[in-house]
Amino acid sequence: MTELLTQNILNHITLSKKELESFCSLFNQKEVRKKHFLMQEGEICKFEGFVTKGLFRVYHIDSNGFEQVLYFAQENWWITDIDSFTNEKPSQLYIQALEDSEVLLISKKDKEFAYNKIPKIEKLFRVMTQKTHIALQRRIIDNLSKTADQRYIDFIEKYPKLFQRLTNVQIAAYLGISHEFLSKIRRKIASKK
Amino acid sequence: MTELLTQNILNHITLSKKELESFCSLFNQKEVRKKHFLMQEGEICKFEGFVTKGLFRVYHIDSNGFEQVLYFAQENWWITDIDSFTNEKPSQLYIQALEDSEVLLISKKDKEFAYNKIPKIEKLFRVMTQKTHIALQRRIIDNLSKTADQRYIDFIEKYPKLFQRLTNVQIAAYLGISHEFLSKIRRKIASKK
DNA sequence: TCAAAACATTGAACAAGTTCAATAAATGAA
DNA sequence: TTCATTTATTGAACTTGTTCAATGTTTTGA
Repeated sequence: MTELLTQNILNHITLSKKELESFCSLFNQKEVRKKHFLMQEGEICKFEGFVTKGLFRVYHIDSNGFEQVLYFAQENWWITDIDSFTNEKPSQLYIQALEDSEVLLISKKDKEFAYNKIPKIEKLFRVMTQKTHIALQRRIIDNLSKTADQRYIDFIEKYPKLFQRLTNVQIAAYLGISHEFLSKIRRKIASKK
Repeated sequence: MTELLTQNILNHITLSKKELESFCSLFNQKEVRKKHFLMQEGEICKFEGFVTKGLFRVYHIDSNGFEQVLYFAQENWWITDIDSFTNEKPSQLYIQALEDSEVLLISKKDKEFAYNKIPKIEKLFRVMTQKTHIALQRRIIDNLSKTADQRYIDFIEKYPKLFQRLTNVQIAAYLGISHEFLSKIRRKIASKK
């Protein structure tokens, strides 16, 4: 059950078998059925999660009622609202399962406990946050400099598997364009081949 | 000389006077004259910096020769290319002084040294990275959901002082629009008042 | 102090992306 | 299977933002 998780951890840092077991035992498994929510706007995010099965979208609804996807999380991805979780304030995000899914959740208290008991865990999360940080910077630059066509092509190349599990509505909400326009982009690309 | 720095640190964590001095002594001051570069594309970022005077812009030049500003860093801000610094790979960014400036620089080795000698420093950087992370997420959502007019108004409200030190070309490169269009936005806003 | 360079504004033509409404295709639950 | 719902496509009119070229203004450095 925590196989994927241990593998993921060992990709970032080295831990003894004991430390691994100790850390993994702090997680609780949760099933989330398709279309159900792991979290909704206004709630305080009580967990940091690791997806072991399925697919989630993390999104925001703006004042005009439009949805923007911050990121998708499939198997082997971490998922949380870092702002709400860290600062214990109401979230502005929704986390919804796009397929029947399973996550391993760790509470803030248990995470703090792990930081103290296994100092290398602090490094784990620092390294992970840095990686996300780099990806976010990359995305800002891409959003500023690239046209929607190019961002769509990049998305397919970067996440070919994920792409196949998503509808155009979801992809458009990630790229920041209307799904109608995405449809026109798809036609243009198809006609070029 | 390290007054601003110690103040900044104590905003995040608590350190003894000795620890503070020990940590601060790892920094070297550097002057950067207006228009000069602290780092250029292709270099490996060897430092993490803290601005004590002046103003920098951190930007990228895309394949069409357009510049996108990732962020500005004025007094009391940290500055680095986290990707290049962390992974010791060539940077894709330029860091340029927009005014005569001064920074305190710490090398990777000395930062690692500090992590080991003063474990709370690890927390300092984790907390700072998290804050930046949250700001980046916010910016992505804003870029996806808001019109250029609104992003400009938000920018002025959020950074009223910084705004006055920047040219329209720089602000436009941050907002992701042409400076001509920014000029038209300014006219529109002015006429409404 | 003065010429050059950088900065800001404007208009006109154009390109990128949205909105709305209509229709077709795919999916899913009973 | 079937019918309702969700998803995808398309066109036309519209809005947002770009590009380019011209002009005026401010800053700067020799």
